[in-house]
Amino acid sequence: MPTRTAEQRRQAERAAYDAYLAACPTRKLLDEIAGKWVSLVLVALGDGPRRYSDLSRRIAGVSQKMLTQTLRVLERDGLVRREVTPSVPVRVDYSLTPLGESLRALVAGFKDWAEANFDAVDAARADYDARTPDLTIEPGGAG
Amino acid sequence: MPTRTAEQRRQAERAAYDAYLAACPTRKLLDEIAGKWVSLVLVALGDGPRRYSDLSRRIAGVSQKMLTQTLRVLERDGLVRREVTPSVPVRVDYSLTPLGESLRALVAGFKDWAEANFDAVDAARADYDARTPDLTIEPGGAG
DNA sequence: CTGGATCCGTTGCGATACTG
DNA sequence: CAGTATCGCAACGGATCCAG
Repeated sequence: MPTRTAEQRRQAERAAYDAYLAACPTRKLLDEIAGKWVSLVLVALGDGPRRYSDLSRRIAGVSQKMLTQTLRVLERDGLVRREVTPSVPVRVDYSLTPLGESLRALVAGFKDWAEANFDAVDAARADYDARTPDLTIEPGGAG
Repeated sequence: MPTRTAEQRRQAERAAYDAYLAACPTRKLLDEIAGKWVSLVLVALGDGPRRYSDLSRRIAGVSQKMLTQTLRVLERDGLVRREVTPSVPVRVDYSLTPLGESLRALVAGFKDWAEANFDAVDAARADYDARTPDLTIEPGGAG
């Protein structure tokens, strides 16, 4: 058997592909905004600068851990600016950078698409679910 | 214990927010394309109809499970059309619906953004990492 | 060729406790 | 007020086996 099996070949391909993905900007960014809170933080900052506790209230369902973690990632990527005011109670303001604002606009565009096509997607789902409840019933009498 | 603690209030808010998110089209769609392979399948089908094994080769690193699962979700949402040809070896072709094509275009737009701003993000990351106090790396061979 | 079922590791995310 | 550190759960994703 001089040739590798399909499974073995796939594994090799996966390894190479994995390395390829590591250098893919689109994938990296997609992985990043894929998080549950990234887009929410982005839109929450759309109004303007917000304090940490402000964001916590705006997004409401977020835990401190996730809010901080999300903000850290966004800050590291230059999407969000973190401004510390060394008051007695420490005050920290977060705001979108121009880069972050452009991404927010993109997310908004996505939101626009989702809302515009929600009906169609919903209808498709209902249709799909109706056609595959058990894979047994034949609508209209097929055959 | 007269008033609820901040933690308790947050939990109540989270419950309400969770219900709110369940009805949010943007979140649902975002959760959906957030998957590792959704966008890849979308772009892989951009060329035109593809067979299952074709997609498997095009995307290369994907497992059968994830490819099938991704295609199922996309089909259910009316983004992908599944066409079965009952040959002796069963043949299945997948293609984008107009709805799926519009989403593909949106993903392509995102890809465009990612590539256009990759340098800026990368620079921001390098800057952030350079300013990080305690990283494992010690510049200048200090230590 | 297509893809369903199952086992298993990894990771995201939430809850909690603690610090400055 | 604004975080940091740790534990635990559940979902995501991959490998493998099995079936039509």
